[in-house]
Amino acid sequence: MAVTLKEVAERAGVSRSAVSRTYTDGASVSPKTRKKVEKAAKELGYSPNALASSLTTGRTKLIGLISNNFHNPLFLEVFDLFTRRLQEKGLRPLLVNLTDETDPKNSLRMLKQYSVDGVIVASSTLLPEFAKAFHDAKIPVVHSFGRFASAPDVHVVGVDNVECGRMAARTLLARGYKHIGFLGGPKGATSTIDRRAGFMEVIGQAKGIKVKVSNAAAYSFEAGRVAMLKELKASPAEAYFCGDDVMSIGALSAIDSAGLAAPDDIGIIGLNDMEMAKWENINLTTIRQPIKQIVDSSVELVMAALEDNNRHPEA
Amino acid sequence: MAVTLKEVAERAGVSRSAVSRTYTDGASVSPKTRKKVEKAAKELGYSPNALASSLTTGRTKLIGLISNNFHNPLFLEVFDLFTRRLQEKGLRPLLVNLTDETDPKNSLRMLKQYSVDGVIVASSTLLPEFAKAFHDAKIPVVHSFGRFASAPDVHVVGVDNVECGRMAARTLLARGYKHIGFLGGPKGATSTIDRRAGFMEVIGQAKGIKVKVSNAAAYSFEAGRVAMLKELKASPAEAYFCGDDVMSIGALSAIDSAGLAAPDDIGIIGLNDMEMAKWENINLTTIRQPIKQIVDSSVELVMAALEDNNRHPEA
DNA sequence: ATTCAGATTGCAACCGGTTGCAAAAATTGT
DNA sequence: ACAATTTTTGCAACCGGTTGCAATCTGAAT
Repeated sequence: MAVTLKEVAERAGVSRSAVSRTYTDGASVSPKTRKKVEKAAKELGYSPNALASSLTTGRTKLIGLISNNFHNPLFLEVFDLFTRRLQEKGLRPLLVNLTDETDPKNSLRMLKQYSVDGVIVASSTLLPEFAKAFHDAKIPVVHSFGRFASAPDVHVVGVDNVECGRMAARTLLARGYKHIGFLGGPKGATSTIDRRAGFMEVIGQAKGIKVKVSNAAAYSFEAGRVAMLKELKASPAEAYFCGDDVMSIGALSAIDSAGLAAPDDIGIIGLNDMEMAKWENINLTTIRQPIKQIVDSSVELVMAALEDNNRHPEA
Repeated sequence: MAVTLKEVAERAGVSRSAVSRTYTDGASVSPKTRKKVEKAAKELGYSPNALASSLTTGRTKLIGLISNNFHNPLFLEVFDLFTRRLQEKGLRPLLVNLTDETDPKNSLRMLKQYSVDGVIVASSTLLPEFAKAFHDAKIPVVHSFGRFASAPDVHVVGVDNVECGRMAARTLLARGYKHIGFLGGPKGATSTIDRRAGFMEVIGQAKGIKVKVSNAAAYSFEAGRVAMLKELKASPAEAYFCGDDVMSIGALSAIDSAGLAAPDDIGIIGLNDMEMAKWENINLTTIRQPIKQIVDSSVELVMAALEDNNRHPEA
C-alpha cells in the first residue's frame, strides 16, 4: 500500500540503513547520500512509518489524553490548548473518554496496547487504581487540574492554592461579609496551608474584618459535616471558604440539618476549579490564565518524564 | 519492558503462533492450548501490542479526528459523542487540532505516519486538498457537519437540508416578516433544492405570506453579492434566507454598499450549523438531536468504509 | 485395525523499520 | 605517498507480532 523504506532504498541505490539514517537525527549520513535518498523519497512520496519505528525505538510519541469532563465548557478550551501544545512538541494525543467507562481497566489496557509514551489525565479526580496501574507499567502520568497529590508518583498540575485562597477571600469580601471563616482540610495538608496563606493575606489587608479559622479532620464529606456542626455550636461566621468541594457539601448538609439555609443564613463557597468561574468577581480571563499555564506545565512535565524514563531505562 | 508474545509462549509451552492465534478471532486453536495460553498470559500480565500487529494486518484501528472548531461550545458535545462512539466500536481517536496549522500537509503527513485507518473531519469546512490527499492515500474520509459534497469521494454527514429549510422558514415567520425571500445557491445543487423544498413547505402552510425565490450562480461571496444586488434593484423582500454562509456575507456586503443595513432594513439569516443555534425559535435540544445523529452516522460510515477498503484491497 | 478428512500445531518468512558492528571510504597529518 | 583517524556504509539481527504452508494429530467411518 504505502511506500516503504526498501523501495526508497532501491530507487536511491543505497542500503535500507542509509534511508533509515536519513530520517533519524543524530545519525551519520553523508550529504551526498542524503540528497539521493531525499530525492527518491520525494519522487515516491515516502514518509516513514512511525508505528514500525516505535517497535524498535520503544517510543511512540503517543500521549493518552484522558478525561471524563465533557460537559464543562471550559474544557473545550482545555482540549484546544492541550492538542495544540502537544502537536507543537511533536506528540500525538490519543483521546480517551472515561465518561461511561464502567471499568477503567479497559481504558488502561487499551493505552498499554497502543504503547503510549505517557498519559495526561485532565480531570479534577483521578482514580488511585488508575495511577497505580500506570506506575506499574512505568508509564508517566500527569494529573492536570488536580488539587493535591492523589497518588504516589503522579505529577499533579493544578491551580495555585495560594492564589485560590486569595480569590476566595476577595470574593467573600466583595459580597460584603464582615465576619468570615476559613474551613480548611487537615492542618498539615500543604493544599490547606497554601490556601489559608493566600486567604489570610487578603483578609489581613482589609479593615474591620473578623476572621476565624478551623480545620476539618480530612477532605471528606463527613469531616466537613462534623467541622461545620462544631462551628454552628460556637458563634459561626457569616460565610465560609471551604477548602474542598466534597467537604463543602458536608458543610452544607450540616447547615441544613441545623435548620438553616445557605446562602441566606450562612454563605459557603467551595473550591472546584471550574466552579470558581461562577464566583462573581472572577471573570473568564482570570480563569483562562491558569488554564493555559496548567496545560503548558502539564505538557512540559510529561515531556520531562519521558526524557527521564529514557535516561534511566531500568529506573 | 512489556511482556511479549514470546515470553507467554515459553511459559505456556507452546509456539508463538499458538499464542498469537489465541488472540486473533477466527483462528483455529484447541480449547486446551487456549487455556494454557490464557493462564500464562494472566500470570504474566500480557496484553498484545496493537501497534506491532498493525504492522502485518495493516489495520491500526486508529481514526484521525480532525477539527479546527475548538470554540463553539457545542463541539465539546461533538467530541464527547465521537470519542464514546468510537470507543464503543473499538476504534481509537487520534485527535488533530487544525487551529493554528499553517500547512495542512503537516497534519496529513502525521496521520499517514501513524497509519490511521480512517479520518473524520468535524468542521463545517474541509479543504479540498485535504480530501484529495487522503483519497490518494486510499484513506477513507468522512466529513461531519459539512454541508455539501465538498470533494469527490468524501462522505459528508451533515444536517438535513430539507429540515434546515423548514427551520429557516419558521424562524423568519416567527420574526413576523410577511414578505420573505429565498436566496439559494446554484439551481441544480441538491443542497439548494432540498433547502428550498423545506422552506417552501413551511411558507406554503402559512397564510398571507409573499415569497420570492432567486438563485445565485455559486456558493460564493461574489455570487451572493451579485444576486443580492439584483434583488435590491427589483422589489426586495423584507428578509431573506440565504442558502450558505459565505453567500450571505456577500449578500450583506451588497446591502451595505446599497446604503442599507441588516437587519434593520433587510433581514438575512444564513446557514451555518452552529450559528443556527442562535435562531430564536430553535432550542438547544433541537440542535442536539441532529448532533447525535450526525456523529453516529459518521462513525457508521467510516466503519463501513473500512470494511469496504478491506474487501477490495486493490479497489 | 486401517483409512481419511478436518482440526490443530509449529516452522519460517514477513510486516517496516532500527542499530551494533565491522568493513570501506574519506580525511588528516607528516 | 603512507599510516592513523574519523566518517560513512552495508550486513544482519532484532523489535512484537501474523500467517501460508506442510506436518501432525484427532476422531469418525469402514
